[in-house]
Amino acid sequence: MPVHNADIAAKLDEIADLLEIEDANPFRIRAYRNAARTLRDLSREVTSLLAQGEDLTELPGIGKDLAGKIEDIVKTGTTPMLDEHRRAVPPTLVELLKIPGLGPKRVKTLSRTLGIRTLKDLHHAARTGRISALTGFGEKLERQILHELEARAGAEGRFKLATAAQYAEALVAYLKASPGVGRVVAAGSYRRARETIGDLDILATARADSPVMDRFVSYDEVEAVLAHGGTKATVRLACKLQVDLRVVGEESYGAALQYFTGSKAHNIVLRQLAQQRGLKVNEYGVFKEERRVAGQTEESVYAAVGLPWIPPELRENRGEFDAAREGRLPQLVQLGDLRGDLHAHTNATDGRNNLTEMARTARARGFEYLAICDHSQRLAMTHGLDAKRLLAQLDEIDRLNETKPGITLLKGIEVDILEDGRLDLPDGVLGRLDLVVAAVHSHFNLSRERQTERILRAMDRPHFTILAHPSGRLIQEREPYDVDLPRLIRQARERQCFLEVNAHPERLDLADAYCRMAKEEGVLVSINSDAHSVLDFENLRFGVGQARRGWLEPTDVLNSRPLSALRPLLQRTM
DNA sequence: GCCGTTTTCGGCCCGACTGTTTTCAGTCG
Repeated sequence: MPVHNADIAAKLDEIADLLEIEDANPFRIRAYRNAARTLRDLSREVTSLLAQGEDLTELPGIGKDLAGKIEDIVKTGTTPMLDEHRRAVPPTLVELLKIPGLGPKRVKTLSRTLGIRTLKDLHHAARTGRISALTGFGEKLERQILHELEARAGAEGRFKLATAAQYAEALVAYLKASPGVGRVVAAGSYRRARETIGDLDILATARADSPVMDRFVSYDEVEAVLAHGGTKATVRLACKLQVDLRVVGEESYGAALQYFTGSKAHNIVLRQLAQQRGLKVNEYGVFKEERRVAGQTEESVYAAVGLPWIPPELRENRGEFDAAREGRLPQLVQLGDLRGDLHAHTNATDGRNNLTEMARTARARGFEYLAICDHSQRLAMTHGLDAKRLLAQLDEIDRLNETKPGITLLKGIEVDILEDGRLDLPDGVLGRLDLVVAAVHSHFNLSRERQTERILRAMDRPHFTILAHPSGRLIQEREPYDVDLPRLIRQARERQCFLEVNAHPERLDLADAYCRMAKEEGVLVSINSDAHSVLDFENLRFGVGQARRGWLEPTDVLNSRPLSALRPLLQRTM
């Protein structure tokens, strides 16, 4: 049974949860949480680090003790300390912590006084009014618990970035129309472009007499008002997205934006840096004693601790502070850097629009080129192209290009990688294309070895250009298939081929950590829309967000190159 | 439990809101 980093991280988080219920030293608890996070963000598997005899204490936040426990977990799936705490505390209590309003103290009280162990126990106790009868609990909390448990049945915990964007943009526009309001911006993980959003943090500047708070809680999509103070309010929208609004004065805008953008781990380090300079950072500004020394802009906040402004997508405490200090922050790729798109479909297969419509829309975006990459024959349900239909499409592309449509259409295919690593069309046909985008669409459940071998073999084919959606995951719907991505990345470097960041909101595949790894290995990444209609080019911004989270600069991105520079790179693979 | 050019002990980010507290604990982000 392979133990992945996420499995180890889950165990460490469980220890932290149990320690919380036991009222342990909060800093000790934080140490477990930090270590869990370090492992989740690691681009290499701990098991392979250990196999190579590397020292885990080199990792940030992992000392001798935690290194030992991690080794235990790798070897046995658990560690004696976890087992001990599971005996001391009913492990099902950990579930209760996830109910808003219930923290370790209340969970402990519920367990001690009412014998509540599980969510089911909790539901029963809430329904029969036994919770509100306890001191320290009230009727309101009991109702909140009941509602949460009942809403939970169908609700998703997190929202995909693109889904959250729809709610966020509408709400921001609505708030901007309030009298006395200055700026309104969505901060939090949304601004950091995380692939999923737990809740939405909106920041506004406003005059003291502005009705923006009241306007917020009376937004017509608000289903429940969870908190409503003078500077902070929390609501739940009908779609179940929780939204916080914080209002600060204009002079605090930068400090508040910095603060509410996070991440938490990033902000902790920033405050430590401030402390070392005798400064205090909070959401109202940077203070020396009682005197505010910065805070109107984010730049001023970072400048106060001697750093340049750090882009939100990097604020995860994954090395951005060192990079900032040493003047080597990346100049991150922007949407406007993309010169074309190397993966789009037409109605020849499962797309909605024809070649001309796709070309026209891409040109209107200012693209210099667009690669038409319809599915291959094996994907029968998409009416995938066989050799004959593909060759017919190539003629059509030639004809369209001859009309000087203001954009160059490149000839491509999204060819299936078959179970044995062969491609779904013969080399003779693939050789006539400008590029070959290859993808796994079947046999997701192969063993890690077989899946990796399968893709490596496909990459060895002479015309292989880009590995599409390399992990195959669908966010919140399908786990990635089990594959050794670091090995694929190294192979791409050897083979001088490329990996895709698929910008489709359900994919965002490669994930950020692997984008960064590709960059470190010198493998170029192509940010592709995988458009199935003219509307889908809009998704490219989410792909760019993911690439930025992976520290990618324009030079790291294949399709930031003009056509003249792109062609030789494509030909290398053909 | 981690960490260190103020180092091996003593710190570790900080404030708002809620409910039930009659002066503040618990939770959250």
